[in-house]
Amino acid sequence: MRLVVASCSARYSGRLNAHLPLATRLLVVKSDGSVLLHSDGGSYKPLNWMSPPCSLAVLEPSEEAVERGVTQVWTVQHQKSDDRLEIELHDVQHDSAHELGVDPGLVKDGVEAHLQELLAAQIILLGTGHTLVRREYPTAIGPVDILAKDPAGGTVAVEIKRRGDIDGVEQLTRYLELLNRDPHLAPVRGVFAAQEIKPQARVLATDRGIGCLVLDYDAMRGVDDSGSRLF
Amino acid sequence: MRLVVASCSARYSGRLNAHLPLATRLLVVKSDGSVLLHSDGGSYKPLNWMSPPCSLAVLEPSEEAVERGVTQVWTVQHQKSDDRLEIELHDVQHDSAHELGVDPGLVKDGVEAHLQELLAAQIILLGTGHTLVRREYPTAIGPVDILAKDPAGGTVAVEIKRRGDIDGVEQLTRYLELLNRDPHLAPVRGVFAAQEIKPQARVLATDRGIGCLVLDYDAMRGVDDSGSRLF
DNA sequence: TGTTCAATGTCGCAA
DNA sequence: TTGCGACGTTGAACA
Repeated sequence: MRLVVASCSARYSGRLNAHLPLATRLLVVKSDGSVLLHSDGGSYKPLNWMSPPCSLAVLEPSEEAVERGVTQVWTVQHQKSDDRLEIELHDVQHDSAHELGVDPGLVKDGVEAHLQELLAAQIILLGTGHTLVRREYPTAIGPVDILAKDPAGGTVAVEIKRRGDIDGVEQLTRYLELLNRDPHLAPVRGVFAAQEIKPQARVLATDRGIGCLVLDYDAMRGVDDSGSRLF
Repeated sequence: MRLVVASCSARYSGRLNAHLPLATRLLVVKSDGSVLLHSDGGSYKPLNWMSPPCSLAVLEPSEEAVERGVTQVWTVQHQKSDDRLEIELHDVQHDSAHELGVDPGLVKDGVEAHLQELLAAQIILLGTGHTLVRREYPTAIGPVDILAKDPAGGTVAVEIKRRGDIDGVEQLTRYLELLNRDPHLAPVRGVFAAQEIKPQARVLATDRGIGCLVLDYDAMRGVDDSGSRLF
């Protein structure tokens, strides 16, 4: 991610034509090439932007532009349409680059978080004699939703989804691979729990020795007798 | 405007509850107190944000939080609702402040004013022999966008919209009613001009004897020969 | 100031 | 891929 603070003007052409007069603004270049042009106010919507997939080219300004005080010309071209954003930079106050890495993304609390909470409270649903180790068990690649012990002392890793898709099985598989490297835990068995499990996901899970557990949200909520729930 | 790049986790509560796992992100604090929390990808929408009016408080982390590696706690509270954003900062890679000043704001081409200007200059678009009387012709209920004369000496009142909706036809109808009471002008014919005329609006206009004129903005701008246009 | 409606909407899910 | 609906929608025009 590159951050630039500079006085600039901009032109956008695409679904509409628009221009920005010269002023000092923040330019954000994300690692996917997308560009945001923010003023120091307003809401989260940039004054101008270009969504990925797009490519940024930094050009030398023309002689005429140099006379107007332009020091850099940015051309951001969308790859699938003729949307185009042209930015003329004048004085650059700040220019820095940063390595951010991938982002796990926003988690909206609600059903999935609630399912996890309910299953932790009713861990018996995994089978008689199961006990909870902890929720959100941390690993290097992210937290495992639930870690439990089966009656034989084996470890069980549970991945919870509202809709059980192949992606969820892949995610659980990665966790299992990692957890099974830990001699204190191995062997770790996997359980894929969801309100609804897609046939393809079930096939993949079964093929990998991962158990499938369909969660009945209403029934689980009915068992949960905590009348003091806020939500 | 303050720019911070840091590993952080966040929690939002308001219209919904959501949380962001720990990862490195960009935090933007605008001069109006609003906060954006961006990842290095995705579109222009932040992962989390707080819109103005709101206030940011930077607190010392609790002992428990310090043990988890938290170095700063940001609490952003909306002033008119109970929307709240809490951010726990861990490692801070970058922290800088910048003075940006006010922004003149985005100018969208193709607005009604520009269409009016162009149509006034190309009044021939109403039909051969038409001449401009004046723009913004004043009446008791507001100015008529364009008043013109047709070749037969009759008066033509033009209402211009970017998107021609029923409201625009109603507006023009009121003008026509008023203008037709003036013996110096009557009979006054109406023309509804827009970049795009909604079917319902066209039906209503036609039913009332009002002409419809679809304006081709690009073509009109192309005819306009002021080559000194910057944008 | 509140209400309605477009948006370079964006985003997520289902067919 | 395409279509549909919701959004912490945001933003502007109009009453």
